[in-house]
Amino acid sequence: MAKNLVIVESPAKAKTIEKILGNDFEVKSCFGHIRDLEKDDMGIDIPNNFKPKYIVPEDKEKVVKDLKKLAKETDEVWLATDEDREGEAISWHLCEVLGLDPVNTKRIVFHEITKSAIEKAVRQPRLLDMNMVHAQQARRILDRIVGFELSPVLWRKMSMRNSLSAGRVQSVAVRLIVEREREINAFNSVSTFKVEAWFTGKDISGKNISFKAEGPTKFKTAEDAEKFLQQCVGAAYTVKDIQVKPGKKSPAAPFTTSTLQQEASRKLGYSVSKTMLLAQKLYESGKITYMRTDSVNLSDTALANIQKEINTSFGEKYHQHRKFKNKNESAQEAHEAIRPTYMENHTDDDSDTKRLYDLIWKRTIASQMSDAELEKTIAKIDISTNHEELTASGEVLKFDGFLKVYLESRDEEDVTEEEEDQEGSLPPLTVKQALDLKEMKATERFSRPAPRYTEASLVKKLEELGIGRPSTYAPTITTIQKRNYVEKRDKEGVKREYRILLLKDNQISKNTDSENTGAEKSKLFPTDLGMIVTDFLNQYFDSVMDYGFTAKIEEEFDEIAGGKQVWNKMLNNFYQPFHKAVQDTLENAERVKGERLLGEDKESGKPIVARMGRYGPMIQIGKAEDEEKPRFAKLKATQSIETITMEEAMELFKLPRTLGQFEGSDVVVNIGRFGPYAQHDKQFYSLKKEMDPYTVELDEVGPLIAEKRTAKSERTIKVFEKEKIQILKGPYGPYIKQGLRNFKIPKEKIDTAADLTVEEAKAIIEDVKANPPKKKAPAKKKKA
DNA sequence: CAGTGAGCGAGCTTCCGCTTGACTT
Repeated sequence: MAKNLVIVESPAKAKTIEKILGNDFEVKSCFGHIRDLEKDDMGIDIPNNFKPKYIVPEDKEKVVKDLKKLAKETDEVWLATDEDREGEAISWHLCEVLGLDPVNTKRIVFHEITKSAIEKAVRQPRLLDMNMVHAQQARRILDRIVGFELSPVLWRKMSMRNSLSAGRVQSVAVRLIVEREREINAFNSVSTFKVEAWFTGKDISGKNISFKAEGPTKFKTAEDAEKFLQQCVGAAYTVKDIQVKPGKKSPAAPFTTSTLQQEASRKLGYSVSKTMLLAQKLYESGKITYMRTDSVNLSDTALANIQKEINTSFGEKYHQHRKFKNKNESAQEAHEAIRPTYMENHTDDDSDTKRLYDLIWKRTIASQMSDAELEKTIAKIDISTNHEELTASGEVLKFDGFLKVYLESRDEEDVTEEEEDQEGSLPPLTVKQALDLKEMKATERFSRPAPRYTEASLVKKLEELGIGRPSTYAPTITTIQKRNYVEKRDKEGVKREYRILLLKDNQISKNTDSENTGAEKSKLFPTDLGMIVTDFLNQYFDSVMDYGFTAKIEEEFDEIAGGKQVWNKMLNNFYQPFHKAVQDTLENAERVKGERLLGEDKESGKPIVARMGRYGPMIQIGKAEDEEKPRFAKLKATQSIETITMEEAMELFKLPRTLGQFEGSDVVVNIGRFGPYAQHDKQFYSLKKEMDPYTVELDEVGPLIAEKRTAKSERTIKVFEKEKIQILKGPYGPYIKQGLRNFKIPKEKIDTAADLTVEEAKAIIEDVKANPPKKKAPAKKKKA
């Protein structure tokens, strides 16, 4: 038995560190937090100065038991959890649970897993920082109070009230999406006219050249643009001036969790959860450093390896030592940046993780490479018939530097229109050179609203606001979608006409062309529920919904950590007004329906409203108290209470439609709980995505019925008619179905499932019934 | 599996931040 027990948070880390420390040390992991607030009664004794009631969650019991045993057997326990607020608290909980005295237990920290860093840490142990622990405790309790007092308010006050939730992080994330959506809906696009001219000529050596130049300004109206083109009729064009300016580009910092999620989204199209899943795999197989980090720091060992790699692969002039600083004040920097563990592994052989690994390798190596050097050329072109001038610009790469391996992509909203017209190189020109105008065009361009958030751009925004942590970005994005506040989907663009004025051969002609606009892919849209909940929370709990709330309380947590404020006093200052708002809201707020009056029914004169019903957004014609029952129709998935028009609403009442007869019985189309479907002979058939229930025709439904029939026969391996037992092929392999129940076939019989006899199948069913498979343990309710 | 829409109210839900597997009809 080793003399020393070192406890870290991550098991992968434990393995690595054990190798470094040698035989006297046994390194174990506690798998993150080992205690949490009890759920009953919020787990907080509020009148008793917010005294927390901690328990060991069921899934951590084994970990705690094992650590207790080891702690007893060893001479000395070293607490080596991460050096941040949460890590300090985990160490304190370990003391509490393992019966260690915080005043003489050794606490060590390191920010990188290297031999020198770990050996240095062991030489300089410190003690637990109780102020830091109290800061974490205040954070934990505040989040519990906000979540567990606000959520029940929603259950009482929303017309749709199944498993709604609110919290310091998630509710603000939804707010961002809701406000962006409204910004887009309220956006009024204005158009301007942009002038471009294409020239031809000859360079000094007599070679033919051609290039593009841009007009003096964007014209506000077609008339202004035409006037300008008119002035250019018959003009001569000469190069008036050429300016050459050097420029440079620098590489981006190495990856943090949030920047990795953003780049993987932009370059590879991964969702944030997919990125984290793949990164976790790479981490567990020892290929990259820890993937949940807010640090851009690289260890000295890593820097040396990167330099070596650059020198051998690209040459010394490509290397430039850089130290990146974190822009984010809320960063706690308990780890390194995300980088390959071994730079000499240029790629990964696993096809699943390869693309992400390549991205991390390139980003890491580029971060220590030289600037790219550019030469920007701007040529002014004189127009003989007026005082305006045209501008041609070009960019030439003189030295590629880091661009040899990697260039960071940008978000849609950060790219300006000028950058969109990508600059190529300009042919060599000379001052006073005469040019021939091939054609000049004034094209109508429309201003665009801010784009909707992607998962990754939302993470970026949250990080900027200091809301959430690397370990919670992905789960938060999942939560707000699971709660149906937000949905990720595509939006089809609409066709829009734009005008073009063309000057060619001294003639001006007018034309229109069309473009697709407003198309979006994998963007976050708020649902009606998300909007209604956000409006409600904004109205009654504006302080928690404020974008600066987290930043403000983080300052206070820092004061607690610095010993300048007492944790339970801070909590009390927050709690008094907050709790009062909760009570006022419960007493006074009306139940929220999100109702919007669309107009009157032409035939009956009854009011038509869009509102939230118990089962989702809908249109209602007439009132509940009318003699005649109101008519109802559910909104389509892409429609919203806020934007639906009267016309679109009336369209919804056209279902159900009877299309005609097939094999002697009616085919009826409707939209149900699981989307559009056709009903025929008591069977249901889901309509294909591209089939619109409002316009679909009979001859399109026939193939659907046939398809389902063959799919069913293909899925069937064997049928025992009399016993009502079927052997079917499912997504997880063959299984047995009797009546409505499914039964798992034991592993050893999976391969020969087709040969099962009715007796064998029966035996399996009896077996499963006798030993039902363990279900996911539902949260155990404790009885006093 | 393809309904519903009023009101009352059992009995349920819920937070954020640390960490990984177990397991799927």
